[in-house]
Parts: sequence; C-alpha cells; structure tokens
Amino acid sequence: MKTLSPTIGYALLGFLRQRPLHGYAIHQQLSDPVGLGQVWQLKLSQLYALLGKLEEVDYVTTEVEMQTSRPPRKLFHLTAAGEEAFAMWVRGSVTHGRHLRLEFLVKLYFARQEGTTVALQLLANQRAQCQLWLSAEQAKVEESAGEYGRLVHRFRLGQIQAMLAWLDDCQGVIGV
Amino acid sequence: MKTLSPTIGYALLGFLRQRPLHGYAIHQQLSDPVGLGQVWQLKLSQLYALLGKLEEVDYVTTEVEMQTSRPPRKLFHLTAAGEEAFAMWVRGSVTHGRHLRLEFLVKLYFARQEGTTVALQLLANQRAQCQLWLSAEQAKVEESAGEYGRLVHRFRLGQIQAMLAWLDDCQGVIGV
DNA sequence: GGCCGCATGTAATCTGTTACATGATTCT
DNA sequence: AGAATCATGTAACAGATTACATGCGGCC
Repeated sequence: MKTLSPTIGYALLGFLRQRPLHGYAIHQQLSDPVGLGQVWQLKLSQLYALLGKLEEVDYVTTEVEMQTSRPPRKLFHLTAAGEEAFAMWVRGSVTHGRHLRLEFLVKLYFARQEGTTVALQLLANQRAQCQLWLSAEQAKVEESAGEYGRLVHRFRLGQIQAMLAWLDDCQGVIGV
Repeated sequence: MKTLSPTIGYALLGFLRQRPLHGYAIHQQLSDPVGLGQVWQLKLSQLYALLGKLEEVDYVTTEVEMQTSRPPRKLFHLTAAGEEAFAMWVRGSVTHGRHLRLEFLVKLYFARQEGTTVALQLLANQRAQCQLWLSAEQAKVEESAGEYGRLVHRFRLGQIQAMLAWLDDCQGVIGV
C-alpha cells in the first residue's frame, strides 16, 4: 500500500468529518472569504489532485452519485484510517518556521472546529516546538562570529519571538 | 534572447564582481560557515544549473582554462548586462515576506560587500515595502469579520512588525 | 449567442532537491 | 588500499501552480 507523508493535503480530511462531500463543494467551503480563503487558495484542479492522493492511500473512499440534468458527483467518504491520520495531523506542530504562514494556520482552523481542547493541544505543541527553535538560535548567536552572522541570527530570533507571542495570544483568545 | 526574472540566482553574479571564478571555487565561498553558508546552502549540481541559466541570458560568459594534472576549469566572467542586473537586484526589496528568510539575507550579504551606501539603500527600500505590507494588513484587520480572521491577521502583523524592528536594528548596526 | 455555474479531470511547466556518473590526483 | 579533493555535469523526482479540455443547462 502506498503511503503519504503528512502535508497540508491532510486538511481536506477535515471537511469530510461531518458528512461526505464532493470536490466542487469542498472547494466552495475552502474559498470562504472569512474562513480558510484568507489563508489557503487552491485551484479546483489542484484540489482534485490532492483528493486523488488521499484516495490512493485509502484515507477516503469514493462513491459516484448520479444526478438528473447535472454532471455526476464523486462523493468522498472518510475512512477510519483517514480519521486517525487527520487526528494526528491536526494536533501536531509543524516542523519548520516557514510552515506557520500556511500549514499551521490551516491546522488552527480545523483544530478550532474540533473544539477548544484540540485547539489548545495544537497551540501547546507548537509552542514547545518554537521554544526549541528559540534555544537553538540563542545558542548559535553566542558562537556566531562576524557581524553578518549576528544579523542573521537576530532576524531569526525576532521572527520566532513574534511567533511565540502570537501563540500565547491565541491561547488567551481560545482558552477559558 | 532569453530572459530570466530576478531570483536568488542573481546573487552568484556578486561573486564575479572582483574577478572571474569557476563553479567549484564559487561553491567554496558560498559554503563559508561564517558567511553565506549560514543562510544559503546549495549543492554543487544546483549551482552549476544556476550558472548555466545565467550564461543563457548573457549575464556571464565562459572561458575554459586548462590545467596540468587537474580537470579543466570553466571560468565565468561577468558581462556589462550582468553587472547591471546585479546592481538592480542587490538594491531592490523582495516582493513577499517569505523571501526575507533567504533571498533578502543574501542580498544583505552582498550589499554590505558593495559598501555602506548600497546596504543602506537596500534596507531603506525593504523598509518601505514592509510598511506597505503593514498598512495593508492593518486595513484588513479592521474589515475582517470573525475570530479566525483576526487571529490570522494578528499573526501576519506580528511577523511584519518583527521584520521592521530588525530592519531598523540593521540600519543602526551598518549606518554611521 | 455568449457567459456563468456546475462538475470533473489531464497535461504542461516551473522550481527545488537528491541521486547518480565520471575521472584524475593527493593524502593517510 | 581507500578516502578526500578537485571539477564538471545529467537525470530523476517531488511539489506547487497554471493552462487546457470537456460538456450540459440556465440566465441575460
């Protein structure tokens, strides 16, 4: 059986938690200008490609629904394996700072849907991860010789500190 | 004639400003652990590919230098067009926040080599660009309905503010 | 008649990264 | 003898994005 390393594609499973949907309908929800649309824009063609990959690894199954005077739809159902993969994905921190901009914000969107507990888990995990980055950078600042190296590390420190501040902010907004 | 939109590949032209070099030697300078090596890691094969593209658009010309008991070297010379392209690139701000991490830091490295004036030009340009992003985000925060939207925009604001603070910091370190 | 909405996809392209191929010399 | 250095590249693969292909029905 094929496998698929966790990517942002896993997010699509979140749309199928409540009820099966077809690709076009997922795209409409995705494009909501006050929801995920602000963060994640993807074309229909790209969406279909991602759904195809999720089917290959058996996280979803498909069923064709015929319609009169409309093209047939392909309904995507979440499998047990898919549910588990989603549960892992939505709680786990991202592995690199550059993934906060997109993947983490998408995680947060779905984590909030899953409830306060899950959202707080996600935030705590990511906070721990950011702390690790911070320590690693601080260690490098010490040893880094040269003015350029100091500038580089100060940049990274600033970005990570802003992330941490924001994560704390989120915990305040979401938590009790 | 082929063209090439400004990318980080332009940075390689900066190595050829003083004297012509061959690919292997460029790679050694690039890998300096207290210089660019902290920011930009690229494999030799990737470097040769980039140099090939710069040759296609006539920013560099090549000359083969034979050696006894060593493989022949391909020396890259900077052309007038290449010099101009580099001068534009090294002063110009990056067009997206995610390019600060890599491309902007590389620009800064070469801008400092070009002298204080160029470095300060680069910082000023990027600062103006960041201010635009900030204003745009602040406008969106006003109109954004929904808690999720507010969280998203606060994240982006935080990142941009950290960039601005760092740019100011750099101006202080580099400027008189 | 022409454009928009519904509904699905394939193909091409671009960028970035990794793996592989070659071959002489010098160092341990 | 084996590893590292010098020196160049091609090929393959992964990911994201864009462009293109198809076809019906309803609205203006």
